[in-house]
Amino acid sequence: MAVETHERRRGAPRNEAARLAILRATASLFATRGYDHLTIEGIAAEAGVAKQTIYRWWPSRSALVAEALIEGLLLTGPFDLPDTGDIRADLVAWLEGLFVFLDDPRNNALICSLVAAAAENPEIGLRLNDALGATTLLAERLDAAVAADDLWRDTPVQEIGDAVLGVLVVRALQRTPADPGLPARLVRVLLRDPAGPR
Amino acid sequence: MAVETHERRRGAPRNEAARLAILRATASLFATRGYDHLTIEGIAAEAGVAKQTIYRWWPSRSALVAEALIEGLLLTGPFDLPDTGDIRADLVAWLEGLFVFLDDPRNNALICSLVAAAAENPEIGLRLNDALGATTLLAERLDAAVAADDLWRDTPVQEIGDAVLGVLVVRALQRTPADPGLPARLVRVLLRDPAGPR
Amino acid sequence: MAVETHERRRGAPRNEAARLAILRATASLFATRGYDHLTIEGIAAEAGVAKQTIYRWWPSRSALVAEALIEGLLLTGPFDLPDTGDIRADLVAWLEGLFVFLDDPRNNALICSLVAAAAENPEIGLRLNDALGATTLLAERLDAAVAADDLWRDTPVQEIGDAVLGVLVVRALQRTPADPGLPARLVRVLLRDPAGPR
Amino acid sequence: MAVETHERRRGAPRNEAARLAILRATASLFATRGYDHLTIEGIAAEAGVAKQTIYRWWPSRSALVAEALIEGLLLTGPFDLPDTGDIRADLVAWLEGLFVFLDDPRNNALICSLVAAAAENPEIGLRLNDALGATTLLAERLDAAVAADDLWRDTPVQEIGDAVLGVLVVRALQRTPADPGLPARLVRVLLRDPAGPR
DNA sequence: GGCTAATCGAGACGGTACGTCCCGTCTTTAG
DNA sequence: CTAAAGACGGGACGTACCGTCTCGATTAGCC
Repeated sequence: MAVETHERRRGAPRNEAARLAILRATASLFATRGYDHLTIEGIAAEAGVAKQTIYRWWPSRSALVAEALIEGLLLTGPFDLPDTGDIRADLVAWLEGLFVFLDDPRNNALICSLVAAAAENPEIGLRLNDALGATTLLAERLDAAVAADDLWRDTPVQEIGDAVLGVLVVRALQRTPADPGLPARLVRVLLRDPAGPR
Repeated sequence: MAVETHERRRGAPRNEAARLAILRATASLFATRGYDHLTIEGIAAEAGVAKQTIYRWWPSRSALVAEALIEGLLLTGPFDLPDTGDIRADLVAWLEGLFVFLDDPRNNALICSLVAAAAENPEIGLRLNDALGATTLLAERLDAAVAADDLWRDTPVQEIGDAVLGVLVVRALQRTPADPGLPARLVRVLLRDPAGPR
Repeated sequence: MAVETHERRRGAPRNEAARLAILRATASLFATRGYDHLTIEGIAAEAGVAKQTIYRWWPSRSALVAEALIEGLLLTGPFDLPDTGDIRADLVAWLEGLFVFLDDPRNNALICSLVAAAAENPEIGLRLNDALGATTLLAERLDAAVAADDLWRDTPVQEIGDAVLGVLVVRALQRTPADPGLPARLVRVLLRDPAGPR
Repeated sequence: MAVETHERRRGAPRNEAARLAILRATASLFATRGYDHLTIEGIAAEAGVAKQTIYRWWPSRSALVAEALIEGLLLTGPFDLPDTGDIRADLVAWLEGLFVFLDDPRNNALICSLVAAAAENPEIGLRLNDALGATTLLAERLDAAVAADDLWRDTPVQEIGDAVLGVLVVRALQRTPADPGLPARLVRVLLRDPAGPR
C-alpha cells in the first residue's frame, strides 16, 4: 500500500507568509511601475523581506512574474464570455470588452509589461492564453459550438485562440485604439459564416 | 519651390560614420546578446564612440533599436511571398517559411527581443509588421486577390495581417515549435473558402 | 631643452573635492567606529559620493586608511618630544605622554584599529612609525644625542625606534594600563647608561 | 575535599568531538585564508557542524581564534631558546630563528593575522607573548641570568619581553625582511653590556 | 585669420540595482 | 538539552550601467 513516506527535510520549513508577501509585492509593483522598473530590491523592500529570500526560491525576476501570473495576482479576469446561443455575437461582445479594457492606457501598459516579461520567460507566454481567457473560455465555447454544429467540424480551435490573443498583443504593442468595427471584422475573419456574402 | 529650408547651423556637422557605426553596433549586439543585455555603454564601446554621441541623437535604447529596425539592420527579410496564382497555397508556403525561420532558437530569440523592445516603444510595434512583411507583402497580395475576386470583397485585409503577425508573435513567445499542419490550418481559418466542407 | 610636455589625458580630470571628502569621511568613521565597522558604503554616504568613485581610485578599504594616515587625518600628533638637553629625561617625558594617550580607551581603540589596518596593508605598517613620531622625532633626537656624545657611537637608532613603537603596539593590543614607572624602565633598557648600577 | 560541584544539567552533554572539529577547522582556515576571510559559516562547513553549535559556545570569531591559540593549534612553537651559558649569544640565536621564521611570507601573514585578531580581542594580545615564547621562555631565561649575575639586578624583564615581541610585530606588519645584523643589534640595545664600547 | 558654435573622443561623477556572501537568530527534526 | 539543517531579515560587498557633466581636440560658418 503506497504510504506517503514524505521524507521530511530538517531545518525550518519555507515561510509561506513571506512567499505570499513577495508575490503580492511583485504584482503590486508590476501593475504600478511596469516590468522594467520592477526590481528585486523594490520587491524585497515592499514585501519586508530580505533579498536572499527571493533569490533562494526564484531564479529570476521573470519567474516571480510567472508565478504571480499563475496565482492570478496580475490579471483580475476572467473577462466573461456571454452565452446567448449565437456564438458569433457572443464573441463580438467578448472582444469588445477586451478592446475596451485595452483602451485604458494603464491596461495597455500592463499587457505590454506582460509581453515584455514573456519575452524573457516562455512560461509566461504559455500562461498568457489562460490568463486572458483565450484558452479556457474561448476554446470551451468554440468546442461546444462545433459540437452543436454551429461551426464547421474541422474548425481549428487552437489556432483561432492564438490568433485572437495575437491580435490583442499586436494591437497592445502598437498602442492603436480599436475602431468600433474591429471586433465584428475579426469574428467575420475567424468564424466565417459559409452562408455569408461572396 | 522646395527652398533649402535646412538652416545650416554653425559648428561641425553630424558625423555620419559615427551614426552608422552606432546603428551597426546596436544591430550586432541586439542579435547576439538580446534586447536585455543591450547597453548603451556596450554599443558605444563596440562602435568606438563616446556615450554622449549616442545620447545626443537618440533619446533611449529603444529608439536606437527602432532606427536600426527601420534601416533594415535587424531583420534580413523580406521573406518572399510566392505568386503562383493560388493565393491560399502561396500563403501556406510563405507561413511555412516563417515557421521554419522561427524554429531556429536564435531567430526565435531575436523575435522575442524585438517584442520586448516593442513593449517599450510603440514605434517598434508599428514597424514590426513591415519588417516581417506582414503589411507590405501580405496586404498587397490580399488586395490583389480581392481585386481578382479570389477573395470576398469585404475581406478585412488589415485584420488578417494583424492576426498573422499576432500568431507568429504568440508562438515565438511560447517557444513552441510549429507542427507541420499549422500553416494550412491558419490559412483555412483566415481565408475560409466558402465552398469548403461544413 | 627639457620641456615638460605633460601629456594631458582626455576626459574630465579627477575631482579633488571628492577625494578630500572621501578621505575625511574615512578618517571620521575610522575614529568613531573603528576599522572593522568601517565600510565603503558608509564612507561613500558620509562623503556624499558614489561608491564607484571610491573604487575608481582606491583598491581597498585599507588603501583608504593608508592615504588618510599619510595625509595626517588619522593621528593628530606629533607628540612633542621635549629638548631639555637630557636625552633620557626627554624620552621619559615623551613616553609618559604617549602612555597617557593610550590610557584613554578611545585612543587605545584607535591604535588597535590602525594595527588591524596595518595587518592588511604593509604601507600602513610603514607609516605607523612616522605617524606616531617614532621615526621623525625620535630618530632625529637620538642621532643628535649620538653626535653630542650623549649616547654611544654605535647606538642602533632604527632598532630603538622599532622597539619603542613595538612596545606601544603590544601594550595597546593588551589593553593593559601602563604603570607609572614604565617609561623610565623602558628608557633604562633602551638607553642604558654605561655608568649605571651593575 | 574535591566534591563534584559541577551540577550536571539535563539533556545531552557538550559534544567534545564537535568542539575539537570546530577549533581545528578554525586553525586550518585561519592559517590558509587569514583572519579576514575567516567566517563562521566557513568554519561550520569545514567542521561539519551547524552554525548554532558555534554560536552556542563562543561569543565571537575572535574568541574562537583565542581558544585555538591557547590550545596550541595556531602556532607550532615553541622556538627553542638555547642555553649555552652566554645569555646574549643565546638570545641572538633565538631571534635569528624568529626572523628566519618571519622571512617566509606565509608565516609573516600568519603573524599579521594574529595581530589583526588581537586588535579585536585583548585576550589574544595577552596570549601572543606566551605563544611566541616571549614570556615563558625569554622571561625565565632572563630571570635566571639576573640570578646568575649575568645581567644587572634591576633588569626590567617584562619590558624586554614586550620590546622583543613588539619589534617582531612591527617588523611583521612592515613586511621588511630582517637584515643579518638585526638580532645582534637588538640584543646590544636590550642587554647592553656595561663593559661595551663607548 | 580670429571668433563662435557645434561635434566628437574620453572619462569622471552621483546614483541605482545587481547577485553574492556572511551575519546572528530562529525553527524544525532527530537523538 | 544538544546537535544538524537550513530559512530568515539584514547589511555590505564589488560590479555594471545609467544619464549627466567636464575636459581637450576638431571642424565648420561667420565677421
